[in-house]
Amino acid sequence: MDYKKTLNLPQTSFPMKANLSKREPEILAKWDESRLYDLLRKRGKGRQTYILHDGPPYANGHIHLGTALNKILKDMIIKSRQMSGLDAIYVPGWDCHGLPIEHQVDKELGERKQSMTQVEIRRHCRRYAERFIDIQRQEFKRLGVLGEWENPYLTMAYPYEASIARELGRFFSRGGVIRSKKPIYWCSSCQTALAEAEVEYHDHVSPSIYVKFPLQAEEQARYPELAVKPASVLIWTTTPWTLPANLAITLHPDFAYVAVDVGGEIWIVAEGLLESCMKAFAIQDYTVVKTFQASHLQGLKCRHPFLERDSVLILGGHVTLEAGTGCVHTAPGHGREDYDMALEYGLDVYSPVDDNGRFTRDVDFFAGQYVFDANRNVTAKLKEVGRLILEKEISHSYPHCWRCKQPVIFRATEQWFISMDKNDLRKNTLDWIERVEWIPSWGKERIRNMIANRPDWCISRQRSWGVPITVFTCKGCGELLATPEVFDHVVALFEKEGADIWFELTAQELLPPGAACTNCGGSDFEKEKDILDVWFDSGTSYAAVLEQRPYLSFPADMYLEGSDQHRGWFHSSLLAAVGTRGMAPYRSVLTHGFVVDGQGYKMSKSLGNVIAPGEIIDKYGAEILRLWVAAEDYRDDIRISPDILKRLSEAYRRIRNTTRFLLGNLNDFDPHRHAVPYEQMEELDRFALHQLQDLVKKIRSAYDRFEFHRVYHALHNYCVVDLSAFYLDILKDRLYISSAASKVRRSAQTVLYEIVTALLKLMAPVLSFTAEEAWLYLPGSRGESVHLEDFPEENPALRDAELNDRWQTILALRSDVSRALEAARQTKIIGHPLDAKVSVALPESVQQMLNGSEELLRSVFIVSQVELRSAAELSGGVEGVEVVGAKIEVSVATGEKCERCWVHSESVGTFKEDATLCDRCHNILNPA
RNA sequence: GGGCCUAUAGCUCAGAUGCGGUUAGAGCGCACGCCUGAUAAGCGUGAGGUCGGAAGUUCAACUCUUCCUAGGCCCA
Repeated sequence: MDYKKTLNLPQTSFPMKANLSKREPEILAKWDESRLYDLLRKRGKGRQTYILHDGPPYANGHIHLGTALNKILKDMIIKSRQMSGLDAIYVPGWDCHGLPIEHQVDKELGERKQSMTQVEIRRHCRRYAERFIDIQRQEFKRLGVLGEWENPYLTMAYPYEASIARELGRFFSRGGVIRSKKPIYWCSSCQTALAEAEVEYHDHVSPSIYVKFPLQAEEQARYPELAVKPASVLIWTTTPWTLPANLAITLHPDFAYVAVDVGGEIWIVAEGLLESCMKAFAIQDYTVVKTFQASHLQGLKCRHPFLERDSVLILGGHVTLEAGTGCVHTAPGHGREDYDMALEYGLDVYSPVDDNGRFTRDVDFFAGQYVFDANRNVTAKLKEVGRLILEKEISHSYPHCWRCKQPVIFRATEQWFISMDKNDLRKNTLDWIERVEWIPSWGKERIRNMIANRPDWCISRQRSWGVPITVFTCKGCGELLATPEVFDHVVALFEKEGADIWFELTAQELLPPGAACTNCGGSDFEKEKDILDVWFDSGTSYAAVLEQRPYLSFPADMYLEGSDQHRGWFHSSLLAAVGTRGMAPYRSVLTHGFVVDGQGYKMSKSLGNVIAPGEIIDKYGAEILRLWVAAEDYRDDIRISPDILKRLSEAYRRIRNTTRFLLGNLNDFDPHRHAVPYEQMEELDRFALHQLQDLVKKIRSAYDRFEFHRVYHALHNYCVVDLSAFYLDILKDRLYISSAASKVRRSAQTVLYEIVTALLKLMAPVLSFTAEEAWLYLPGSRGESVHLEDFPEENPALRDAELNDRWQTILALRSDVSRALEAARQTKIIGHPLDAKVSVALPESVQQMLNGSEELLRSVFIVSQVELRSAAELSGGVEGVEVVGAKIEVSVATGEKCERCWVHSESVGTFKEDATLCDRCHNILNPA
């Protein structure tokens, strides 16, 4: 007879092979169809809300692993918060304006752009953004991220654009916006401002000149060593045309500077560059007459080499010893660092160059000259006045316009700034930083340093694709018109027509009727041409989204982005909210690191180590990507490699298979009819429930603290160690052999049902697809989606400390026994553990605890016979390691192997009708 | 160059309430073996770490300090 047919073997149609890349889309379709996100909102109704406000990705290009990571993290937080009893709302968003899109559109339009109006260009930009929003939306949804995808927020939506202008109005009305000059890249042939990204570097031949700035006589007199001869500070520059705008010379605060007597005069250079300079000048005879610390020179005044003006010595860390003299010519209107120095020292941002790249009228000698032509004239002038030491040419990398390929210049123009000091913005922001929870905590330090040191926020951009700075200037007197009434009027227009209206209508048409200049009463106005920095767009999302949608609220519970956003969205949002609302827009900020390759290097095309999310989804499924996000500790950089993915997919299989085994053994189980009450369960089953409480506690606390890698490890470890290698392995005997409806089997099934239900709920935020798939195979009644469930609660009634103690001992003994069995296997005494009889001698304390539990131990060790003996009765045996003092001897089990349960027993052969069965199996098959 | 951060077995992570104390742990992977009634599954045993490197503080440091190296983000 084939006794296998009399066993209760696991049975389930839940497939072992996940086939994720095929199955996931089906699950997604089901979620779409059932409108799962709406159901979640319905479920959350009346609960406390949890608002994770989405930082908008830029609507350009496909998603990459970084954006995937970010969205999956958000999804795991939202799902776990929802399942923890909150109403976790998620409104995704997109950042739509800005240069990169305009740049792409520029490329697509090519020459056609020249003949197009700003409004037409903007239309193209809008269409471009829409296209990628659709693409990215699909890609994000494919990851299993649930949210309000049909109604996301877009920074280019009309109401959003209106909101941006409204927020800007708030800054203006409080006097927080100021106008001042700042140098930008300028292409004089295109007559346009260029952004960093629009500048290309090519080799360019420039003059290279060394120039003397004579020290003022009275300053020189302070140093007797210098007083004897004319003394000069030497500078080196490759842009002679910027010399008319020179206002200072920058020295490095830590460098030593020397005064050298070169015969007729004394020159001052950095000590570290003295030799190379003298070599360049071909001067062999020179003597150092004095060495200065840079700080001693600070504040000294030089004469401009050819203008009636001073040039002051200042200190700046950007000075290097790579080339030149260590004394850096500083023209605040023509260089980034020069400008920073001007801010620090209160120098004028002087930039006497017009849109065509020509010197303005107030430049002596060179007025009207094109700056690149002026180079040689400036040099000639220097030679004429005897200030030129050396003139050469140099080929170096120099910024060029990406469009016309001409060299560009740095030129200061009028820009709008949000002042860090008006209304105590800096101070208030620093105060609010203290009141936000930063996860990890070092985020606070990072953003605090940035806010403490940042200059005023330049919100002007000379571009097309964005929201205009909606202010006017009186043509009559130049007075600014930026009153709340004017803003309100424009905001109302934006609500209806979008920001495009600004470019379609004239200033007069954009103004409320009767608008007049507050200064001269004039009514003729010019509208501002600059558009807003896109960081202002996204930075005010709390106003456009949290405050506008009735089901959301300000401030958000959390903002969650990569660590680069300390300078980006966290930063701009904080400044904007503190500046207009007097408080931070978020209660907590969570940051994650960046995706790097297996060696910790960043992903780059040149290194060839880039992995696209799509590749992983196709090969393994989005679920593995999600598991990856969970498994890695995101506070640090996040590594990914083929090896890591392979390892994760193996771990996934293990979790899936364990789930499958659980379901398979619940095949004939109906929780409502068959569940066994706790008090009537086998003690092993009660112990398993105790262990389950540990798991619930561990995982829930990990979710609470956003430590998903702990969730992953706990989940995996539980499946492998507690279930597969222990509980389930032991249970097989009881589940398979006992009669189907027996209490001992139902006891086990009751617990298996508890376990698998809890397991699926606990894994749902991470393994969203698999949990959902398996959920449908659960016996009994259940909700329509695992995501609509709440996490299991840790139940103290299912804990039993005493039982736990006892089983910790049994576990320890079991470990010693398997070591003994392994030894016996090596020496070919046994093969399968059921071939064995285990004789155990226990130390006194344990002996008492386990006395009479032979049958229990037999099942736990999965052997055929167990006998407890005194040490003296054992001839040989293995010493216990886990249970010190224990001794374990393995021998061949007595009796024959039962054909049905495979346990060796002396009762086999004693039954006529079941000659190959043991008494247990005989009784099961022949119930009384 | 500056700010912030990271560096524990091949991989992913633990190393008690942020201020040190017995032979540094887990899972995976690997090796070897068992099983063939979770089977493109399951079980067991075992080998793997001078805790990035070097100084220092201390009776005592993976845990504190400094420097260095490598890597990441931001800025210059």
